Amino acid sequence: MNVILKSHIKCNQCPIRHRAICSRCDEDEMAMLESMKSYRTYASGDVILWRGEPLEFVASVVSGVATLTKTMEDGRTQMVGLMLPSAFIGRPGRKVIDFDVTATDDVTLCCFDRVKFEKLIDDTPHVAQRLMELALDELDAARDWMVLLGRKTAREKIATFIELLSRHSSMNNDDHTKNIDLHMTRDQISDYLGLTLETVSRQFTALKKDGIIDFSDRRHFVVKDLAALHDETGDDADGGIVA
Amino acid sequence: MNVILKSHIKCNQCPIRHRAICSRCDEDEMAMLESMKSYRTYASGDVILWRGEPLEFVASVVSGVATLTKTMEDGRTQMVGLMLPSAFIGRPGRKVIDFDVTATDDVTLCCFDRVKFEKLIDDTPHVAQRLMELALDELDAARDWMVLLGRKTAREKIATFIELLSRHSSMNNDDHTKNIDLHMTRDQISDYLGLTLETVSRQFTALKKDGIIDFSDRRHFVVKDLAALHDETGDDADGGIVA
DNA sequence: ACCATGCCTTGATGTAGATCAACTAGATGA
DNA sequence: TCATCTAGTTGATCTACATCAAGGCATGGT
Repeated sequence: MNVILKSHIKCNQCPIRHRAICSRCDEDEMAMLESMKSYRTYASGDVILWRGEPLEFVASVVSGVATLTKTMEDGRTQMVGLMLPSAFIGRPGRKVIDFDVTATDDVTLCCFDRVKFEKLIDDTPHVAQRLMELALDELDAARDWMVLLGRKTAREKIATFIELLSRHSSMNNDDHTKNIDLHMTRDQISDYLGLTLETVSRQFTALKKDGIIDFSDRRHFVVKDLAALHDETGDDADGGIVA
Repeated sequence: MNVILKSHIKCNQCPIRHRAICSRCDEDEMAMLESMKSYRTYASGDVILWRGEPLEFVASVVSGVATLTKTMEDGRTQMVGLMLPSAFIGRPGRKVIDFDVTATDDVTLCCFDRVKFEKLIDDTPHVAQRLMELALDELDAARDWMVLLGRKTAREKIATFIELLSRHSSMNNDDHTKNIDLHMTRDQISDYLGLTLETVSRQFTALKKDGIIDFSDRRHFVVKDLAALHDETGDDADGGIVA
């Protein structure tokens, strides 16, 4: 269910104004972006972009969650990125991507024509700089995820994932005790963490039994003991994953 | 054994001239870089940069192999990057790095003062563009590695690693049948692949028994059947890892 | 009200790779 | 020449997680 809309939301009311590709832009640059942008929305489960397909547009995630997934020839899959609001999809000079992009939620994207956007970059150093920052942030996140995939136990993986959602959730809303949306099925989570869905389910149950989290329903949980959760991640006090 | 040398090699004779950070530069830009650069050399095993240490310089790998390694608080380690010749260490705007950089070989770096280099980037779009490309290449490599770490079997991991070395080796020298240098100990390889050193050893032995590779000594091997090797990687015919 | 259907949980069993341990082959050096 | 050390191999055993299998519980359509 892919819907394309001309821009309604004004940039200065945009929820990702200060974190997205446009965060460093001045008034003139914002006007330029505003005139170029359009919104697309996708329903949960829609494929936003197929691997290998030529890219028509690049986009920022405004709301919802999208995933980047790689598939091996025999069907094994591994998620290689989680695109939360303000993440940027598409890169200068890359006409195709090597993974599928899927909406796990209802997703709204702020889109720019790829070719026009690439021209814009050359004249807009603030955008080019921010694009570099976002790419480096993704590289950092990918490297932290390599540690998770290569060395962490199932319990540590789940704890890390929950902490990640918890941290991102409190970025928008300071209340740590509120219900957090999982956004994904057990199957999708297992793809992200390099596990099976059964193991994900068992580890959720275990963390609940240990009083670290609590589920209000299958898709929403509360962190009851943030410190204990962190102890289970295997990360040290300060460093570790920054998403 | 860290030695700093003023530049001897002329850029136009440099082995990584056409792949490194300078690959898009014109004559004037090259002259600028030439005047700024200096070489540093490290012996096998030396730590080039410690995690968290402020970066004095950024650098291209000219020869040898360096690794990026993350360590968990209880000592588990995971390699998150393999820096082959032409790879770039350090990023604009990042004063520290979150992993150790180690020489696995004797390594020569072409270094630039970090602060001066960051100023240079603003006036030298060819360098900024190339830096972006290299960062995106690393991101692609990191994502392929996530699939390897999360979903591949031990045999597939080893086959992928050997194919990676083989491909990189033939980039410089077309002869597929020549001896390829492993550059690393079994222990370091296990760190890269998310395995133990025993498993690495067993898989090497198994691939040798199956006639796919052959060892001339413990650190040098020949690929006897490139197609069979590829079949063992789990990657499809065209796509897969590009390093 | 009923039956699909999709998502999740829980249990029983299997296995790839980790762990523990012993041994071999070069390399270094007195 | 013999002792020591490091890197690698190989074997025996263990275990975390995968795999296989059986229900449970919502939601939606007819």
